[in-house]
Amino acid sequence: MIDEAFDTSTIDSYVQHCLPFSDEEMKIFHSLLQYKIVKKKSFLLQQGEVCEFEAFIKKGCIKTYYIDDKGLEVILYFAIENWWIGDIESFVSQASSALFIEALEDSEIFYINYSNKEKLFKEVPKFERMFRLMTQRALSVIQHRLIDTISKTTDERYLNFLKRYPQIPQRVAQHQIASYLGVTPEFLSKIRAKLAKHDI
Amino acid sequence: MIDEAFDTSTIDSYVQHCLPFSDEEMKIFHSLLQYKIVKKKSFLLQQGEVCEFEAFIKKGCIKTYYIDDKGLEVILYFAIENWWIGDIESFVSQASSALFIEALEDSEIFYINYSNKEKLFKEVPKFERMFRLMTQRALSVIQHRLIDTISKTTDERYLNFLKRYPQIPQRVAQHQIASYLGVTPEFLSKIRAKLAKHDI
DNA sequence: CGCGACGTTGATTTGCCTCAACGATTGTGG
DNA sequence: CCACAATCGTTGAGGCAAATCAACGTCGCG
Repeated sequence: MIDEAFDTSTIDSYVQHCLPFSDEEMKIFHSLLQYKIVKKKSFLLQQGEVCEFEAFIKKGCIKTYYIDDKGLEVILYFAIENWWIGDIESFVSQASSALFIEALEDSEIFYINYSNKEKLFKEVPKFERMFRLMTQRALSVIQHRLIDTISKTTDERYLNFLKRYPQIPQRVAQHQIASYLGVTPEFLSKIRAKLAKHDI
Repeated sequence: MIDEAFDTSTIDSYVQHCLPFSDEEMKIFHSLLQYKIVKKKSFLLQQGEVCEFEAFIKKGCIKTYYIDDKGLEVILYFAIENWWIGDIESFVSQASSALFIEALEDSEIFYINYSNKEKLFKEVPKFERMFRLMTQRALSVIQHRLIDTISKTTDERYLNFLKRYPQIPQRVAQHQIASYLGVTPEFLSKIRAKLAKHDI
């Protein structure tokens, strides 16, 4: 579905870095991919919808969040170039999602829908392996995150966040980072003031 | 590696429920599995070791935990019959683990090591799919857990835990559940007292 | 039997939230 | 392109959730 004109170099190098594929196999992959431009503040997914895609960010910045019992936005993930996004829970069960996925900048994505993903696995089984490896990596990352959330102080989590994702703070507002860390914007501000007093 | 004498019915029905396999395929699977009896309080994995297995619990109860900065045990998972355990992060990267995996009861497990898992994928690629599906499910579960940990009160998380895993509290000590919930044993005790006052 | 592990309860402290107010920055409609 | 509104980050006062520390009764086990 991808026109020859599209530049697939970012996703190609991502995929090839996971697992080597032949030109023929990549051609099949491309034929099952779709491309979309997503304007800032527009949604890839809204609560209640079924997540029909797994998307790779070619360009831009996108957040995944939910609305908690008090009506507050809680950010689960930021994603930028070369990250995959989607709600796997909704995607695999084809049930309605609890999440919102919204562009923070004008973005460009490649995405694959459920039936095309299955087609891909049927035609090139090696992709089953690639997605297994990707899912494993995602699981490792989120397990780490859970451990940090349970055991680390907010100070530590904030500093870890800065170290691990140095590009993000340059691109998203501070209160969004607070939301990601699970604290109020006021509290993050106070932490920053404290850290600044003691030299970053 | 599994002797004919071993009863593989539990793991067989787990696997078949994920994805249908032929007798021939199951035979290959069995040949790459190993079996072990794990005494209460003995370790399947200790911090600093490389996790060489993914294990299916045939019988028993096992906990996965880490030791936090203050030297306290924090339980990440309980696992009982028909659950898989291991430290994927360590397993896939073959790097040393931060986790302990320890039997809470005398247990019996089937396990597969790294090279046998690769052999399995090579001989029966369909297992690649099964493990992808398993990993996806694990990812969904832990994402849900992260959301709860961030957004729910301890009361709610405790009640959710009781509802979702009613067998666990009968088998593990209360302070271990407190550890799993990320609170002190004293605090969980106070929550229970409060809930009891207002009729469970 | 006696010791250690467990669960409970109370007093105090601390981390983080809530609410409120205030400049600074951003963005938008006229 | 300006003016005004909205959003954002900061700061302070007060409150609540959960940790810490300590003491005590109970139970299981060597």
